Amino acid sequence: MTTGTLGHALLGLLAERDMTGYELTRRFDRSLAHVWSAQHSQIYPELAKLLREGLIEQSGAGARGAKRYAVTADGRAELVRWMREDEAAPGLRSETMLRVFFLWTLPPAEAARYLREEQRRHQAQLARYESYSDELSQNSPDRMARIALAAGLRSERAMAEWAGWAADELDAAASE
Amino acid sequence: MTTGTLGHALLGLLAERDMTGYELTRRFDRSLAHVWSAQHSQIYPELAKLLREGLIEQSGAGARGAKRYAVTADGRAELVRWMREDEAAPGLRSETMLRVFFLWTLPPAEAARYLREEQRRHQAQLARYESYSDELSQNSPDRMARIALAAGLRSERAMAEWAGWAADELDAAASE
DNA sequence: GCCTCCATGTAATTGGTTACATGATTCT
DNA sequence: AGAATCATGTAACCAATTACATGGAGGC
Repeated sequence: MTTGTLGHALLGLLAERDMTGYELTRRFDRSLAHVWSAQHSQIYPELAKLLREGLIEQSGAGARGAKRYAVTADGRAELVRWMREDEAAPGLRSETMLRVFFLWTLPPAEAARYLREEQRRHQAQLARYESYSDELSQNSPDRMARIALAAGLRSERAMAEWAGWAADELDAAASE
Repeated sequence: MTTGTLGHALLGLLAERDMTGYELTRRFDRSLAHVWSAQHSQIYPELAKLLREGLIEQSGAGARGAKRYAVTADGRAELVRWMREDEAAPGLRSETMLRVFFLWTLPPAEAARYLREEQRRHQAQLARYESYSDELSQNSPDRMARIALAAGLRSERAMAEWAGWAADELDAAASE
């Protein structure tokens, strides 16, 4: 199966429950946005491909021409195979951190402002995760959702703290 | 200038000092690998484009047909313009975290093993950063390099701790 | 009637990886 | 002589974004 990451993401989401392309698009946009993203223009052709390969099948049709898909046995097998393969993760790409490397090209005061803005962004994301965490802990439907969310919480907290510390460093250096 | 992120990364690196395409390729591979990556097959055409646009110029020629490039005044202006623009960062893409969302498809013991392996990877990366940090603190040539490195240290530490905690959670659940 | 959301698709373009191709220099 | 490293480039392909295009259903 020459299915890439997007294909496996779709199989994973459909393994939970049957969904239409539109519903899958919303899942990427909402709960999965900070981990993987995809637009409908990429999702629909990929669903067609998974269908051709027999990894999913159409399980029904809704109103307005909606097509509902389900994972087949082959699809589940492929998902688990992918989950088990361990290859070196391709290096992350972060335009934000790339800019940090080049912050020396800006005046120190402006670089500090950039980092404070960065801190604010991470704090905002942290707050969003925390409020979602509150909802989740009430009835705890899914252990794995809590675990994935915990990664986001720790990561955002660490980055917010870093950005605050880094801005302080630059301000201290500027006032020397 | 319709230059993308790679172009700006090249401008940023060349702003430090003149370099050949080959040297730039190594910088991406070594110091910049965890932030942005690029192969020589992408770098050489991009250099040709920056040259056409007048953002860089050839500053000399080395042995074996090597071409050394320098940023022009226009190039520096474009770099600073890019540094200052603040757009919403495009969501990160992490195949590793995507798999975490789907860990419920594996038996709990295997999911825990996956997380321990994840913990090991982050610890290894953390150790690499720490040893690099030791070298750097001796003569501290560049304040910004220390700051960027600090982000890596905090992030890897947070993710290693998370993975350990998550694996414990799953092991505890499995032995219930 | 108009706006919003639901719902699916294609086309054009950009960004990025892998593979192909060549040659000089240095080290062993 | 052979291997590793330096050095540059092109071609083919895959992945992803943006723009184009269409239509149904429900609320105001």
